[in-house]
Amino acid sequence: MEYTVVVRMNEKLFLRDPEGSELGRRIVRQGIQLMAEIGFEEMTFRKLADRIGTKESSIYRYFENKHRLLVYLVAWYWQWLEYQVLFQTNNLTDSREKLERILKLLLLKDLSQLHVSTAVDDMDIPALHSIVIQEASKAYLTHHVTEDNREQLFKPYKDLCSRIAGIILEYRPGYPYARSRASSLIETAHYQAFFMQHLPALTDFGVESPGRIESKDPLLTFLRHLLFSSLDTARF
Amino acid sequence: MEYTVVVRMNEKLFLRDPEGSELGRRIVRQGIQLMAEIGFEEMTFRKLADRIGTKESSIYRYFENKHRLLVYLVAWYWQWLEYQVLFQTNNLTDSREKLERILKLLLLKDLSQLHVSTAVDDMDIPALHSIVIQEASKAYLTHHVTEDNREQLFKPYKDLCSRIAGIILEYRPGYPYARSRASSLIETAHYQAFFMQHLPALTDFGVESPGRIESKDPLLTFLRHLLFSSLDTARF
DNA sequence: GCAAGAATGATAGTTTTACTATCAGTTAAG
DNA sequence: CTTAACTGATAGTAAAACTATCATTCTTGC
Repeated sequence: MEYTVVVRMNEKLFLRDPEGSELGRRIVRQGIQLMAEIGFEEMTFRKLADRIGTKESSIYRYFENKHRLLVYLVAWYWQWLEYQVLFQTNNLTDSREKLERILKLLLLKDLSQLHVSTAVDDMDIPALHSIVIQEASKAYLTHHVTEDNREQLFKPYKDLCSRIAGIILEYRPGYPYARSRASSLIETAHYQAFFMQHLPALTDFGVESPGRIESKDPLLTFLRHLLFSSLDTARF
Repeated sequence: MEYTVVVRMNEKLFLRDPEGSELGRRIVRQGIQLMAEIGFEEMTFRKLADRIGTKESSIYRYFENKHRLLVYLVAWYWQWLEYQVLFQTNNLTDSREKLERILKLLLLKDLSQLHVSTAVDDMDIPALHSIVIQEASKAYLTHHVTEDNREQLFKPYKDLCSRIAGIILEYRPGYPYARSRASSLIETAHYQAFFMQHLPALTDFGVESPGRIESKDPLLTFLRHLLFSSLDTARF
């Protein structure tokens, strides 16, 4: 039985499929660790090679450059997330409940409930999530977005948005901003998480610490409020 | 009569005040043009120096590095924008109208109504705006946010958020997410503008072209909807 | 008007990144 | 067991990201 449906990646995302060899898998796995640790700009293929015990040139055989590795990692995450959304909402009839699940998934809550693919590919999902929060926008905020887009590099993100937009329309048929609502939901979830951690003055929530009693997960509450207030508002 | 109140910048943002010399001003003005043209990652101090007709080393006397120049430009923009918000909402009594003005300012609508500081400092505001859309998040999405934040580099952004949050609270006293609402409003305005231009599949609006009749400025309409639906929703 | 000090220009250098090329050795597949 | 694919090892280039030095020019205070 195969569970690797998730990881069928677009060929344009790499030079040689990293999932097709031991070295490739280590590049991806250790790449995630290293990028999560020191950040995108501080990371170099040399450092990654040293960490893995290989050479720069070997990494270049898999990925054209560091930016493409980033694009690959976030694309992987979006595909994984879309799969989780699909899996976790499939059995639900209530579309509000579906949206609730999506909110939790965006914040990576209830990891225990997640589908096996995490374990199967042994990708470090929480590390990937923190990369997505800190670095994902650098994947598209470039001068060459248009060409990258033409190569379908952002398809997984678009697919995820489409799926969420579909569920939004299920909840509120005729809502005229389903796609924008979906993309802004995703983005808001991520940079509010970033602000909460690093620039709390830009939010109304302190850093989450286990000891804090008050509202548990105020970010989730905020996102829920934002989403449903816009969807439950007067008809269009 | 001095109108330069806006441009009193934090000393930590530069090594030598660029507004204090002709060369400094050219570094900033031409820096804006170059960064808007080729993007942050493609820009180098060498290219900027060549364009200005000076030397790399001279630019380094003003800014520690390229990232600090970006932070400076973005900070300048936030300060300018906060001033515009202050100026344009000062005479208004209706707080809803204030928020409407803020929405337009975020999208740089009605440039004609803007206050003189634009002309006085002859900064290319539309170019700066496009830099803010494409590059601003790179100012804080780094591994050294915390140190940069400690040096108050993001104070202008925080101040702008605070001001908007204040107006939100004026409109809806007791709203518990004023700061997050303000920061997410700003961010949403910018990346939806980016998506609209470069990744339209992530939005519900096509690229704006003068010939298009339909809903004029759907992004403004969307932002207005998002903002007021959240503020006009049931009490907290 | 001139001397002291600040800013700039010109030149040159270092280290690191980003990438390419080559070839020998090792592994895997038919 | 042979051929093709992959990896390792070494080497190299071009450009980026700085730093240093010193002569020159430009101010500004006296």
